[in-house]
Amino acid sequence: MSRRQFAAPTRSGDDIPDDTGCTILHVDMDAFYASASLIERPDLHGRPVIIGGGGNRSVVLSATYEARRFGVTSAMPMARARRLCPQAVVLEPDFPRYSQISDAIMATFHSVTDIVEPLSLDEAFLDVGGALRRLGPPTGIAQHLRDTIADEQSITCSVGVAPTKFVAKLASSLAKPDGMIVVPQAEMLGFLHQLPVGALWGVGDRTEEALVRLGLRTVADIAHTPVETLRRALGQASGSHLHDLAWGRDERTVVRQQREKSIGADETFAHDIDDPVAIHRELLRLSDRTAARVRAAGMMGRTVSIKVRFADFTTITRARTLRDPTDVSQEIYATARSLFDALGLQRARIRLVGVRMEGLVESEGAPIQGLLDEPDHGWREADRAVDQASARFGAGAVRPASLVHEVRNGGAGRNQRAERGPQGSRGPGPRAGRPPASGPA
DNA sequence: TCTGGGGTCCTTTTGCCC
DNA sequence: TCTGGGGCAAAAGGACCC
Repeated sequence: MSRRQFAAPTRSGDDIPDDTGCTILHVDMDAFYASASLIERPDLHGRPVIIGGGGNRSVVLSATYEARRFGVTSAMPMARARRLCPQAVVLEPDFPRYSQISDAIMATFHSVTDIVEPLSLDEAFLDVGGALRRLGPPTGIAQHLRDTIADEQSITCSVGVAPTKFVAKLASSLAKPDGMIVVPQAEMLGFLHQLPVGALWGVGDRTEEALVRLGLRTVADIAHTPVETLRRALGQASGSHLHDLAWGRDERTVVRQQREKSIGADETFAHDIDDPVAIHRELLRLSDRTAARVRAAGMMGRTVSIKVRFADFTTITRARTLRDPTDVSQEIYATARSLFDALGLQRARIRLVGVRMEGLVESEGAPIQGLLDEPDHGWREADRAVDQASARFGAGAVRPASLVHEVRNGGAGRNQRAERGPQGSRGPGPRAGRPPASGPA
């Protein structure tokens, strides 16, 4: 194995890091989507590869380190990435595959400790405090995880080992790729204070600008600034939080997976559109998709919110809280559409629309209210039939009539992403068991 | 250069009730 | 009857993360 170990800092005089009290691990896969895609394409190893959608408005999801050497970074527009690295091979993302690999990696984490907090498909915090007697010191556990994941998944990862979540996360990012950094308690401040402010978790472009305006460029600068000054510049919560982090104070514990607080879907059009009928159709599709995911999670939501992004990238949101929580596609769509219509837009050019359910509660025990226009065999039963058909024939096997019409006619200029994949791949069928007129009338 | 899609959290504003 | 203020929840916007 060529994986780097114990990259920094170490106890003086030997190569064994002092990991006393470093019970928090942050494990982060290296270029996860790209690495996962290359498992099926070993011929591309060592070459610049970019994972991203084919649409004219897509961005880079992930890139191999060979591509990153040309300046390609994630979230960069694909058009720019292709210009920077024209020889790169571009692959479409394969989310079901990434999910599978992620499940296997999370299972490896759980073989070490049951206190695992996933942050996304490819990274997690682990609290190994309870596993020390059984498995040895934290660095040994971290190395075991790195070896196991490399052997079983052929993907390398980087690990930060520290007394707090925040420092563990910083350490793993500095260890990339394929490395491990241990930050003992005694060396934490020295480690932190040399870093630029942008390294702090929660400091993005805007906050960094605000800090630089105050003349603060390093974490040490923040640490030595009165907390009141930070609060005035960044707000109460952010100011105090950053000051604490700069002194290594981070009381947050590793918490097991939590339930989502919101579920939603949005979509950027391939070209800006101003046709209200096309926008209603998109709201119907997104409401349908969101509702199906809410039901699949065994949840119901009380607040429906929509997002509209205009051609100039300004974005607005509108929300309405219902009397009772719902998971009914039709009710979510009706609310989303009424929120949109209330904007009173006069053919404004729109780039993106989204639908989101908030205020989620477990559907078990949630009050279920009949809808005003509910027929004998209601929307709820119809949704259940749609879910069953989707489970059997694939998502999108059953869809509202207005969307069937749209598929036959080749769509309304949406980004490519939604035109492919499981949706629509089995051909549009009639919406079985669905009450009539579910589309935008 | 021209900006995805999935989320979370924080701040400010607004409206309602007492 | 009108007004003001506190408390609260919802709405809206924005920053941030992967």
